[in-house]
Amino acid sequence: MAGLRVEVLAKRCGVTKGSFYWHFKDRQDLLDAVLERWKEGRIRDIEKVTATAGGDEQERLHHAIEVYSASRNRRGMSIELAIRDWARRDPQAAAVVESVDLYRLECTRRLFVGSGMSDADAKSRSLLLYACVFGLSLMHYGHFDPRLDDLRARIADRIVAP
Amino acid sequence: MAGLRVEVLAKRCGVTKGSFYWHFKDRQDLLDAVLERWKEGRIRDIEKVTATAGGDEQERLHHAIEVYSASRNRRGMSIELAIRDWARRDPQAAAVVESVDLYRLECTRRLFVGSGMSDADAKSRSLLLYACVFGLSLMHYGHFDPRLDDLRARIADRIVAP
DNA sequence: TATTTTCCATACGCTACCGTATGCGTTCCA
DNA sequence: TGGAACGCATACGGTAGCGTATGGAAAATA
Repeated sequence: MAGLRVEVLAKRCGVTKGSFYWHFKDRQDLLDAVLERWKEGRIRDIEKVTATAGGDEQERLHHAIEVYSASRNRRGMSIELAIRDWARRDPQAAAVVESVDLYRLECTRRLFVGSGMSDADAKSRSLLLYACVFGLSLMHYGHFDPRLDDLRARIADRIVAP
Repeated sequence: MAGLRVEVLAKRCGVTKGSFYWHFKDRQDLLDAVLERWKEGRIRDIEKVTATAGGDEQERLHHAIEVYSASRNRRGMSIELAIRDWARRDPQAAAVVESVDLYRLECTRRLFVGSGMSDADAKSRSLLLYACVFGLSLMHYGHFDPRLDDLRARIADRIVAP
């Protein structure tokens, strides 16, 4: 979050630093709030996506991949990557990322178990799912194959298909 | 690469800014050099890892995953992630990352084809391989399962096994 | 040996920030 | 209705960092 500057933010909000420092103790106070809000939002999201209602487990897993796909959720993924980069240097951010990761991993693990897989298989696939989603959003493979949708569909199948 | 500061770098090298600006036109000139050197190194590396000599294709694919694993190559992966984060904002860095990605994807695609897979399957698995490797290095899953090696072995199998 | 080139240090101006001090209008309220 | 408390603006000092100007020693060269 090195790029989040108090004065720039204030200007974009149409206020001055004086106002900012009324609402936040200092810059770190804002960063703490950003982290906390991100964590709550991500946990709400993954609960909604993997909720027990609507469709069988396989469908919900495909839906989860779809939702996290960079193409459908460009803004969210951009924030996700910025926070994970932040976590590479900030232990506090790293702790939040870890808690979000564990929560998500557990949610999809249950879906894999629910679709009939062993616990070990479910765990490895759950981890593979998120690693792949985040990894893809980190890569630049637009020119690797003209049929990107087919490519992504094959990958999704490899992750979730029995 | 926002964290790479000229004055800090000079101090660490035991020289002054005057010396730095003798060797580099400006900060951007250094960043260009970093990018170019990284690209060359990555292409050399992937050629070495996937070289046609030594072991069959499956072994070489497992070896590639092993080499890129964050646990064995912490420093290299740290640089990789820093550059990919850089590429999120800098088109020039993005272009270099894309060329490296395409080169790597092609190298492992050939290994998958060599181990008897269809071209479409090889392409999707090649992409899955790197996405997974980079994605894993982005996550914090140390407390998800005590048997991490088993977890990683299952994931590697899911990527490369026929 | 005289001069040019190489390589680096010192010193400076400039900008972008952070955080604080202080003032000022508005709203709440006793 | 007079004064707290609120919500924000203005102004300031301080640091980090970029790039330039300039000097100077050592080495290469004429």
